[in-house]
Amino acid sequence: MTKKTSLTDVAELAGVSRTTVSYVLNHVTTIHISEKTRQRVLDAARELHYHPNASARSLAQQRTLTLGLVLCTSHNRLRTDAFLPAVLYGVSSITAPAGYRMLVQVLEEDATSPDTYINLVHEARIDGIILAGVRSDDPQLPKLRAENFPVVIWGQLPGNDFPFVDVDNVRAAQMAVEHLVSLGHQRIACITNTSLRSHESADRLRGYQTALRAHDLPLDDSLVGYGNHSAYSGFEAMRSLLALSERPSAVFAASDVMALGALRAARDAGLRVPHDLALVGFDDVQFAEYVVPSLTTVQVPAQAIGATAARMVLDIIQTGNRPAPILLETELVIRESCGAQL
Amino acid sequence: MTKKTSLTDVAELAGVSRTTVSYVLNHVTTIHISEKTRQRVLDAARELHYHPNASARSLAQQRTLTLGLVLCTSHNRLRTDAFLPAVLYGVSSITAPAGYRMLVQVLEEDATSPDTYINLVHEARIDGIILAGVRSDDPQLPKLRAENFPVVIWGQLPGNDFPFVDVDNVRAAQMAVEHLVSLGHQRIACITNTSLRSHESADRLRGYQTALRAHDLPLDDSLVGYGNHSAYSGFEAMRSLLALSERPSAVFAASDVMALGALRAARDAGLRVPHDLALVGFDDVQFAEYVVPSLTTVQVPAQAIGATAARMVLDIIQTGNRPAPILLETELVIRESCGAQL
DNA sequence: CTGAAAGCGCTTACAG
DNA sequence: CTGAAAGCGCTTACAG
Repeated sequence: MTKKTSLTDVAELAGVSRTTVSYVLNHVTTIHISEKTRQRVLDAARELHYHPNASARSLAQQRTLTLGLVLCTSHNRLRTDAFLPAVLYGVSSITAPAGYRMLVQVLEEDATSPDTYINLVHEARIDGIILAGVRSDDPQLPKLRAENFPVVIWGQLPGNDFPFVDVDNVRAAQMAVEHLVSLGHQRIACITNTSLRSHESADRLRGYQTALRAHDLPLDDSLVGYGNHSAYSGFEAMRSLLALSERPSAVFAASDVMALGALRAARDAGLRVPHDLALVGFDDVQFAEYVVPSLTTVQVPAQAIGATAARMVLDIIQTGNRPAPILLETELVIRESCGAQL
Repeated sequence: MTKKTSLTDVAELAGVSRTTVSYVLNHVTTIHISEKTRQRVLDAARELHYHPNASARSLAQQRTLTLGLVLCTSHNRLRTDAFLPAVLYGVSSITAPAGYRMLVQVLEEDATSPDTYINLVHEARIDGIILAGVRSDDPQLPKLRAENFPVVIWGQLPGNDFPFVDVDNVRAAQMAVEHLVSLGHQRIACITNTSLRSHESADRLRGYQTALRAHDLPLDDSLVGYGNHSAYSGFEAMRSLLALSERPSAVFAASDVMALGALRAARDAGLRVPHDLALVGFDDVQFAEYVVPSLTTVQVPAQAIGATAARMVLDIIQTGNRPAPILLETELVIRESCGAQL
């Protein structure tokens, strides 16, 4: 690799001091520089294809113009996470125009490695961080708080006061289940996750229970199946539910991916959805609209989650204020699998 | 934020010079340091929670321990890219243990912004780069080559000699189509992409044509539909194919996502897959196994693509040698949609 | 085996 | 309006 050109080279070519070059290239407005000098500097920089060294700049300015995006997840989940790309895009759509780079770190759920995200902070690699799927008992969290580092969490963490962005999982799940109730179902099952990941799964389960209670329907533990986010786990959970002596007439799955597996299981059991069994999912990932029958599901604004989280960290970085948490709206998308269109 | 502790603080507490601290913490082996001194330094570092500043280190060492992952894609495609998370995981699974960070940059296909990936290089933010989906006429490519910067491309780019990792799209598509031929189909359609993105789409189309030719089947332009990676485009393409006076008896879709849309269109037209129409996809994304009928498809090793690309760049960085291109194996996964199991 | 010193490439008060 | 100089926090020949 050829030697990079530096500020000094530009200064020499333009016949000015390095200070002046720095001022010109950084558009410093507190100081007036003659138009002629300015042009000389710009021309020299262009001629030499000058690009300031990011490390040197970060060191001097004490900021990196880089944001960390930390994904706490199991690799099995990550590999098939239909939700992630949209979130990634959302983050990127905000950071890029703002001049920030995005450092992505994958953190396996069971990782015991000491080299986790807190090092990004301690090594001053990033100016702010977005945490997805952290558990509330993560030992690094208190440190972040103690250092008053700009952080936004995707998901809700009871017991601490970090700014977060999320959807109201309880309420969304409740509405999905109430939709099934409104269609006349009395025996409604739920397939949710056992994941320790944030409180998403627990909240969706709670929403399900709240809906039943609100309509004086009995809560029956045997009607709750547990999965692990995979389609296969949805498949298995559905099989168990269908094996019950008194099987449910409707099922609320806490993710579309599990609903997909559940759909398969219903078909394999010879049941027609929605005629013999109603099904509602959660997330509204792409395939939900196209599978047969198309999935009635709760639409979660993935891109907006990413964009909002990014906006919030940038806000903290720039103003120093902690923004209020944001709950984004969800919407129940009625399609074929619930039977409302029959 | 409290002031970070620096090398100097550690040196003072341990009662040694900064040089010694640096040697100890970097495990420099060319120089022997007394065990006693070593311990004093390590203790001091631990006591002060010392973490070396990444920018300072990068500046001094002239390397960042960071890899760039550049995704050239349309945002519509990115948002629903079921393939990406596995690739991301693949990259991360190699870089993380090697001590490298991953900087992800999304590059919209139609972006005219000057601030594209070449700046990552010029600003010395990264030590190597993985490019996904670059077009061979990308104007930044020659610069990368001229600067002899470590780069690996995911996908093949005729007309330049960068190291790359890919699958043999022509061959894989050919085998998929030959499978349909072997089932007795004579009138086989193809749904592919118009994307300018690398040569993936063109290659899959070529594989389709090669298969037909190899079996003396006529090539019929009206049997080729073009999509844009979205499920909806697959849906539309299939509708057009079904509207032909002489409709195909089998369809090869160049991606599972488009196959999903195609499946829907077939159902809406009252056709049963595979009884009335055989269908084969490409990619083997998660839902392929669960939709009804499950998709016969070409399995592409997404995680291995990411991991291999990462290994290749690290190799270039560490040895300076340009590795040979790597073509990963694909496999035709026979499921229900092709009718082989009837 | 250890330390003083130069250097990495920038920014930014401060003096003029 | 411009420049000499200190500083950001490391690494690394070099001298002892």
